[in-house]
Amino acid sequence: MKLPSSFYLEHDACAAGRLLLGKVLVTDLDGGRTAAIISETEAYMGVVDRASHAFAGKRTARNEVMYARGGSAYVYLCYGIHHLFNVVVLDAGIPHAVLIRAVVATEGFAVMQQRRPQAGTTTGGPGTLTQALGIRTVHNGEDLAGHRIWIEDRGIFIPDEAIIVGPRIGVDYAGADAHLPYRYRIAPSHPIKP
DNA sequence: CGAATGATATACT
DNA sequence: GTATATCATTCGA
Repeated sequence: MKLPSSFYLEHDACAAGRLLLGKVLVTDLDGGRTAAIISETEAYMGVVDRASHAFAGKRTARNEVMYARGGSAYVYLCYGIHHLFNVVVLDAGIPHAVLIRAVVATEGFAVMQQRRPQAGTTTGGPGTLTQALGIRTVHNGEDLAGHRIWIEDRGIFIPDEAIIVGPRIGVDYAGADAHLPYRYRIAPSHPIKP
């Protein structure tokens, strides 16, 4: 069920971004257990990617986790308000990461409601899904092989034709790299079995 | 469309 | 050490 560490070591950010669609992100944090199907991801392809925090090998206290071994969680605060959750892939020293941009909640609705009382809609973006799942910057560097945050394969298969590929969102500062087809999402018409 | 909101990176003294 | 610009966004008008 739980993805093996080899999954994170053997795929680069693009491959992992594609393969993580349909997988289930589970958290067991304060307040209870929640789970959600990953429905949208973005790949950040390391030192050659202008949109990545690790472009040109840049290394700071914030992005240090990107250089950790695949299977680590990279969580950081964006716009002073939102916590964004990434999955680090490939070996230590190679800063590839996959941003989880949207999920479909499957378990722990009561807990999610409690965490986001004002939730008009469901988890529509990268900043709100972390709130629903209870992920905060405290969890930066968390090992996905542990028992607080992990990803499971529950046999949900997403065929290639159900995947919409497009440019990443909110990375205009990256120049030409902003147009790269590194965003993956499950077509809204594609059924997701519970 | 634009304010909110605060850590972080970067460029200074 | 201090100052300032910048965000991998969201929500409400």
